[in-house]
Amino acid sequence: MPRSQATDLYAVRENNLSLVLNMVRRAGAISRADLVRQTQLSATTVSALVNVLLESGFVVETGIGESSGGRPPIMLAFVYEARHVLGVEMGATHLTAVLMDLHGQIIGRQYQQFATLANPTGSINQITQLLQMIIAAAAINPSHLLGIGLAVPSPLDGENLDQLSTVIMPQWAGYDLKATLQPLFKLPVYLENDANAGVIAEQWWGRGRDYANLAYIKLGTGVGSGLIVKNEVYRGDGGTAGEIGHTTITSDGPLCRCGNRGCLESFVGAPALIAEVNQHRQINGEAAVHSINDIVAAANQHDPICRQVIDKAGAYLGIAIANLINLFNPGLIVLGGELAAAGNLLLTPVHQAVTQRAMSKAASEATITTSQLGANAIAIGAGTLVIHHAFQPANLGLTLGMKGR
Amino acid sequence: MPRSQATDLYAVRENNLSLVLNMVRRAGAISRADLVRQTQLSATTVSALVNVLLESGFVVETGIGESSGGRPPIMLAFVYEARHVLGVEMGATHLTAVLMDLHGQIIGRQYQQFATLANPTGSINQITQLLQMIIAAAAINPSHLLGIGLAVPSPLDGENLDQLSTVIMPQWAGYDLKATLQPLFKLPVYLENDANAGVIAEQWWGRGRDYANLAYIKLGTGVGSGLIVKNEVYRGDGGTAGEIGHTTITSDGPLCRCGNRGCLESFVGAPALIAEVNQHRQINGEAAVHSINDIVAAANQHDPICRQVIDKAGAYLGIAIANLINLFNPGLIVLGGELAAAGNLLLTPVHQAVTQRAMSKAASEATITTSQLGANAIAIGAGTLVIHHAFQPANLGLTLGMKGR
DNA sequence: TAACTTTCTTTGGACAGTTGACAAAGTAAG
DNA sequence: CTTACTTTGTCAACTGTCCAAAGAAAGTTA
Repeated sequence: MPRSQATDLYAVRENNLSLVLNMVRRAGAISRADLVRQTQLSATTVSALVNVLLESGFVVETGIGESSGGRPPIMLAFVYEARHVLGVEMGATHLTAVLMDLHGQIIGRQYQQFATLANPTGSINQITQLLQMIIAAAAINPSHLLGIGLAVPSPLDGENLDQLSTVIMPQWAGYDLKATLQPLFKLPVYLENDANAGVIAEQWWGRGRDYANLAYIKLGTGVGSGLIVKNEVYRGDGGTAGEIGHTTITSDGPLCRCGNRGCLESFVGAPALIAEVNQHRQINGEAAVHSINDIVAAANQHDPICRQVIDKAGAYLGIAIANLINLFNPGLIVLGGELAAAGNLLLTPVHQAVTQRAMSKAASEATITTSQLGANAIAIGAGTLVIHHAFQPANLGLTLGMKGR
Repeated sequence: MPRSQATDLYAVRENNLSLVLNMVRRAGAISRADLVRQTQLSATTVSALVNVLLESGFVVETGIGESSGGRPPIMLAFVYEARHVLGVEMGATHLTAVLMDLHGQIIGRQYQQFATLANPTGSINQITQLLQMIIAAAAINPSHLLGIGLAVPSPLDGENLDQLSTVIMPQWAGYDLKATLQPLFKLPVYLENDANAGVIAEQWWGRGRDYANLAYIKLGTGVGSGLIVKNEVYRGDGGTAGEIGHTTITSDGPLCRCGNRGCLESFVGAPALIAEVNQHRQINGEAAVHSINDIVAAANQHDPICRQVIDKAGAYLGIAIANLINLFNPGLIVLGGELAAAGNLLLTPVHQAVTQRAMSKAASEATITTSQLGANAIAIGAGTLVIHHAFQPANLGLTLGMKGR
């Protein structure tokens, strides 16, 4: 059932300009002739569009390339330092803010422990402070900041999916994070769920570059996932898609905080794993662990209890992933969050469960891996959100500093 | 990560023409002035595009509408009989072929019991025969046939997802259904998985008209689902998305034919339900049931065993649907297949399980219902596939019979 | 009857990408 | 070195898009 939008000539220009710009950005260095071949546009049009980009400063000519039997091409390069973006991960108990260039390189970073859930005003102030410190510390032109991306530990709600969920974060009812920060910095502010920020980071800078459909599973206190479908974040009708943490693994399992029984989160959420390890440790008279990091570290030191707990978690996780594969058939699944640091200790039982439980074709074609982006992954994803929006056709005029219509 | 396509001026025209045509089609009757308001195009452009459509015969002026305080509008109507399409449901044990107009109205129908899985050549011949009979019987202009849609009981495979899966239908290896029928009828042929055809039918002609994200669950011998994401069928990376039948409901349940344990299909697939009813009936010395239809009929006659079996199936189905809602957060879920005829006997336990198990916001926002399209739903969906393609911007020139560029 | 509103068409123009000719700058071969 | 060829990139003329403005058509309202 088609439901498209009207197109005019400005839209054509925007679309083709975006196409060329993103091709240069992805390639890093490329000639006009190659752009002609890859875009299917005429040489004239490519030349004209490239001239616009050269004037904007996002693209430069870097010299002469290698001849392929005729006149050698003039190489064009994307200027990844032409603009910068800010990304913030608002966790339940911490804030991470990063300043990035257009290549996802971190130029500045601030970290702060902070109990965000119960303190909206304080959180907003803290975020503001962290961002101001980063900007002050970095030697960049403030007018070259494209915007602020915010990853939050809540599904998005509201008419435009740009509000925090008052169900998950009741104390934030009445606070509008986006509308508050926007005037303070005079920059566009984009909100996104943390797992969605994770999947964006993976598709832009991680292993997801070549996948149109992928999932990111964030293993933390809660267990959530971000889905990219046909190269776009998929939020579902109400903004809560990807709630893999509360899918049923076994219909009569333990009671979950959501009221259901046998949820994935009640098996592999951080509290469950920590409690399980400590139960054994108490019996053995050993010191308790306090975080997933402790468990992973101990497992790496061959602690048998921790290894066993991780192994079991992987088996349960594998069931949920098998369901995800059957339903969603993604090309790639990336595991993130603290537990992902366990690497193969986690991946091995996951693979085993998936092979056993998912439809063989979909399972054998899906790659499952742990994230390589480290602790800043979510903040990086938040910043990437800004880049994504800035380079959308409709926003390109603003980003490049072109005069309005 | 943007990955769009180059746009030229023909594409602009195609897009806007498609926009206007589909708006007229959906509205049934509408004035140029209303098209201007809804499309955001200029009055000039709308007039020009409407003239093209009038010439093509897909749209006619039907008279004068009601004035809203000024000159009364000239009403435009879509001509749903301008073209026709053929749709075929190839089931495991039967073939249904329909001839439809552009309103989804069935003009002709043929049904034939046929064991398709083991007999590719025979199936193709049978399909050919049924279609030829329908065409011969109907008083339509053969040159006004837009194409043939085929729904098959298999995920799609191959480079372009236009082949049957050799895993599910091994005896069809080496047969190319699409390439065989295309030259016979000299018409475009489109292949689709049966559950996907079901979800297309629901979005076009059923309760899904106003939903961008919806799921259709086909309850038959197997259990599969079709997903529409952002108004397009979603097939996943390998063409197997929507395999809800083999999601794990309970990690240590009965063995399924797929080798896994506790699959939804092993609880609510037709063989399981029939066996369960008959087990009770044998004890009671009653006659055995042979189909889901038998069970539903008995349940409607207040047979306690059949009611109990349906009730239990609904509870299991509800668990899978809760998982689907948590992951995909669709606005609508339609239950189809023979078992859907049980109506509220099935829906009540499904709703109960979903309320208990899915995240409350997503669950309360999702509508779950049974299909109203009847036994021809899948064949109708197959035919609709042709309409969908014919009205895509890129194919509009051909459909309207316009001269090439 | 005159003024107003709404619908639809006509006219002229701005601007998109394209085609084809051509300039620029190399390679390949005698 | 010279000539022929290839590849890269630009320029001018052109086709075809949508749009804004003006106006014609056909009603309502007072």
